[in-house]
Amino acid sequence: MEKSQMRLTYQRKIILEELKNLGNHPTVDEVYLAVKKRLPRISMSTVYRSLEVLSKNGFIKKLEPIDTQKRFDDNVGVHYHFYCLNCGKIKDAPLHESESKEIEEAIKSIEKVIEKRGYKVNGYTLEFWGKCDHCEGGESYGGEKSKK
Amino acid sequence: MEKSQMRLTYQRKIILEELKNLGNHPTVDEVYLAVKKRLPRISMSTVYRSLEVLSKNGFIKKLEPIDTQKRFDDNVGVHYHFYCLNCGKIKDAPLHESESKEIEEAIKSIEKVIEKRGYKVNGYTLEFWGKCDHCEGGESYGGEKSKK
DNA sequence: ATGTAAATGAAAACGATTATTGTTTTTGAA
DNA sequence: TTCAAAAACAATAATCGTTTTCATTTACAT
Repeated sequence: MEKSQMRLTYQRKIILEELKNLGNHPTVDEVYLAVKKRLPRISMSTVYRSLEVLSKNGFIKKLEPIDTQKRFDDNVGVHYHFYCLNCGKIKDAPLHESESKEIEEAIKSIEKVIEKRGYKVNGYTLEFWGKCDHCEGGESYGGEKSKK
Repeated sequence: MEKSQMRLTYQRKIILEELKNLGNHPTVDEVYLAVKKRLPRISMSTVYRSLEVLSKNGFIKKLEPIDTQKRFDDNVGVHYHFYCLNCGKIKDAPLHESESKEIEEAIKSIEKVIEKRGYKVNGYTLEFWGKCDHCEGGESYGGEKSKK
């Protein structure tokens, strides 16, 4: 959160412009291709670094999956997940079935609204993140996977 | 959804057992390491394939990020996202601010419950998926990115 | 027992991202 | 102004998780 000395270079201006032109949350690759038309010599790494820096400085917002790895669950019932930033584990959010159902109802009604506006909703993901009971309770125990 | 001719082979039985032993949504790698102790010659691809097949046949559940790529957004306000399985675009869910706020309230109160149970909640992700207005309205227009 | 489809293991290929290298700008103090 | 230090650049190689390929083995219905 320090006062930044980020330079809004020519490349970054173009990247910012093209990001806005593209709209709808483009991938890095999509931005790269758009920018490349105006700056044929730009490199992919510059685009990555610039988007990173621009988001760190509040110009844009980064959307990244909490966790990119595939995981598997032997629990087939409906439940929500909690991602612990400290130990990297994914636990089931500590909710009773009635509470989970409550959320589901609320979200289902929102889905109806979305469908009224021309979309077809097939499902949703809701996950929480923070520190799990184990890590929040005792002292941190050096989780192997926390990258952020 | 056809009647499956999946074979519950020796390897798959072990994989299933170890998945249950591990609990808490292990990554493929974690399963691999556990299984390897009992089947030293097993290969990573077998683990990947088996977990895939087991989930397709309802024995377990796969947790995979809707989209693994990083994306960037010039909209910094609070809003939810909609992932279109057809064209691969991520759009803003078509909700008014009041509606979004409504959800946020509901989820905030759930967060409180989770915190009451020893967790620290720093945030959450809620995203919807299905077909966007454009793809649901007209006929499909051969989206480049739909992989699932 | 035999034939066929499915599953396996090893290795290579893959796509997205990050790190490294050497070079070019830019900045701002002397 | 000029010049060293910092920042950004382009190109490339390296990494990570995952998928594919392919030759071999296994399961199982006939």
